[in-house]
Amino acid sequence: MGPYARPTMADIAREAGVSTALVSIVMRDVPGASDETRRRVRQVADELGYVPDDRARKLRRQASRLLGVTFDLHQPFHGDLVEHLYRAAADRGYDVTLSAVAPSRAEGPAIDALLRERCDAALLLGSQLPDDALSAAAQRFPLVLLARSVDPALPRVASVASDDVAGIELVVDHLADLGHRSLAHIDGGTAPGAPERRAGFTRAAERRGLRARIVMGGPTEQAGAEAMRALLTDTEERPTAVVAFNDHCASGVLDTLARAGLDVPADVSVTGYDDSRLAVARQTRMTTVSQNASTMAAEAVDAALDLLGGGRTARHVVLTPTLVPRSSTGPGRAGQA
Amino acid sequence: MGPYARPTMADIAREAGVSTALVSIVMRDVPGASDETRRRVRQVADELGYVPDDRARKLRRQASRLLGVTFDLHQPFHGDLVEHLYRAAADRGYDVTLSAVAPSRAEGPAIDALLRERCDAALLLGSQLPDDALSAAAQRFPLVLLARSVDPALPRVASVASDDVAGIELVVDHLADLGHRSLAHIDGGTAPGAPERRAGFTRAAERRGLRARIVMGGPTEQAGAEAMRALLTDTEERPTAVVAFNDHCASGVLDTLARAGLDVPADVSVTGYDDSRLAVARQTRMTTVSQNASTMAAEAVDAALDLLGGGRTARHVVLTPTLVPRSSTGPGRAGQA
DNA sequence: CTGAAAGCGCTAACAC
DNA sequence: GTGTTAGCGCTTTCAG
Repeated sequence: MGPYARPTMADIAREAGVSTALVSIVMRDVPGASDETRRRVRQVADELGYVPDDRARKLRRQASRLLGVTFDLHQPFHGDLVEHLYRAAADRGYDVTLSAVAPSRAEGPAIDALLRERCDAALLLGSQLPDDALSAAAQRFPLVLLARSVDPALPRVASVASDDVAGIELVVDHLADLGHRSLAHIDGGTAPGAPERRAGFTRAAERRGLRARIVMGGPTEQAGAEAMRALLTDTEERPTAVVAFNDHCASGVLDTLARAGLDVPADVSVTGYDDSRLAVARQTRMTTVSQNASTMAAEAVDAALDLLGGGRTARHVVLTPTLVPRSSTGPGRAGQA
Repeated sequence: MGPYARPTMADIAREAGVSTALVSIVMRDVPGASDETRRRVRQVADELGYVPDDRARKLRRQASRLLGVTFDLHQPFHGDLVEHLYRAAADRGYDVTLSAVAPSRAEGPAIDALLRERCDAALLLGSQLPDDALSAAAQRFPLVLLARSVDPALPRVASVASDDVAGIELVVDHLADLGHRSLAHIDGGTAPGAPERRAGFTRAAERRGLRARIVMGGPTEQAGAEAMRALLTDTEERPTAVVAFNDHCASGVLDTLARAGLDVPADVSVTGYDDSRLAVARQTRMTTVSQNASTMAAEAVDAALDLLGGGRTARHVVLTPTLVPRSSTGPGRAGQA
């Protein structure tokens, strides 16, 4: 035996005096072996340090029971989703294989890797692929898009997304309830979800009869900081609350306000979006919107299994996000009334 | 044929009128087929949409040519490393399989998954495993530890780390060169690397004849912010430069300084560590230390191949980090002399 | 409850 | 240059 002992089922079978089929039955915990046999096989396996070979299992099994997941290595929210996907898949008897997307590794190659591994289905987190590329991929295996909406007409493509319009409305209502009458939204520019959030902001502000303006921003600290700076030097009325596109953007806003000597939330209330680690990392813990990664993950796995089970119509789940009130919002000094 | 056409080599072979062995030769791009045959096989494969089955390949191949990588989903620097590991492995003809570590997924299970996939070797990013767990794992396959030093006596365990002492010395020298005479280090508490950075700080400050103190901190924004606050309310002389444990910590420091109405770097210079995205995300782009992810990745893959090739003595590479000067450091208002 | 045998899709010897 | 053959380690009928 070499330096790395890697016993196979045949080794266990020989040692335990049974057939490999029986060992397989025991290892998979399926009916078909006596308790006594189970015990002996288990013991021999432990003694020999047996570890089942997933390559062979997946090859032999009709379905690989493997879910492929593409995710962005630098997107913290994807980290949350992946973590919950492991759980959700395991609960349903599936394995997960990861394929990362990064500046030097595009989505195409990431999906190809999943194809070569013969995943039963692919879950794409925040995919930026155009519709035609998606339907090409959907030709090879069922697709579930997370954190991205998609044309429901595409066959074999399901989706699980969060309702951005509703999320922003939650924020605006929260601020209105606190007494704020004049809001500004620093938008996400061309980022996914930005149009929905702009629309939700405008709609909710109108509904509540608030003075509202939208300034150009982006999904980064820098964009938020600059937009807030513009807002402060502006001659117009200064808003008492700022609705940032996401937590990163809000972080930049907080930065600028601190530099300007303004207090949050006494002078200005600020909100983020995503409930990322960033939201609680700073001194001022942010009021933000949570997309509920664990529910999204569970729904995504269910959608995949549905497609796998031959569900003719792909699911398109839209989850309602929830408000997470923290200390970056408040009634303000004068009650803002 | 079902909804998802997945032709095998046999299908290509039949269609192209050759043997599967030839198809294999063509697909692997190894010598042994005429140009004409190559062309025809390629064309048929494309027409049929053939995708090689990695499960079967890895099973059949003597060595799986697979490198397993465990990484922390929520550690941005790990994201950088993983990205470069894909490249480094591919350059040497290896595949990479990812196994994530997260609050709900411990290192043990993550390593077990790699074992079941029969990786040739495992690369562990920032592993927190104790020595005995490491040597247990090293019994199963060669290990390479990244961003973590380890007892060099452990057999079949290599490591690639960055020289934290040297990194902090770079920072102190930079500040001393700018004219600073009084420094403070906000340390990382119990975080990996913290003892080394403390030691490097003390040593370099002594060498340069600077007044230096160390205050307790941690690897988070919050810890940095609190430590900086303590430093400001302190009765002792206020340092003109603050050396934070890492970029997160420095971010909290910047936060507190902005709130206090102090300018960076005019009033206080601040440095981070890691050169993460955080370092350039804020308004004040941080002076920080880069651990050079791409070199670490390349060295790690080389160390793994070395171990695989039967290199009797495991490599323990210590890379020298580099200073990345940006705008959070400067000579200060009075030249600080 | 247990065992024998076939074969998942591919690679690697070996013949021709 | 090309085809034949024998497995990689496992799961899955099918008999007993």
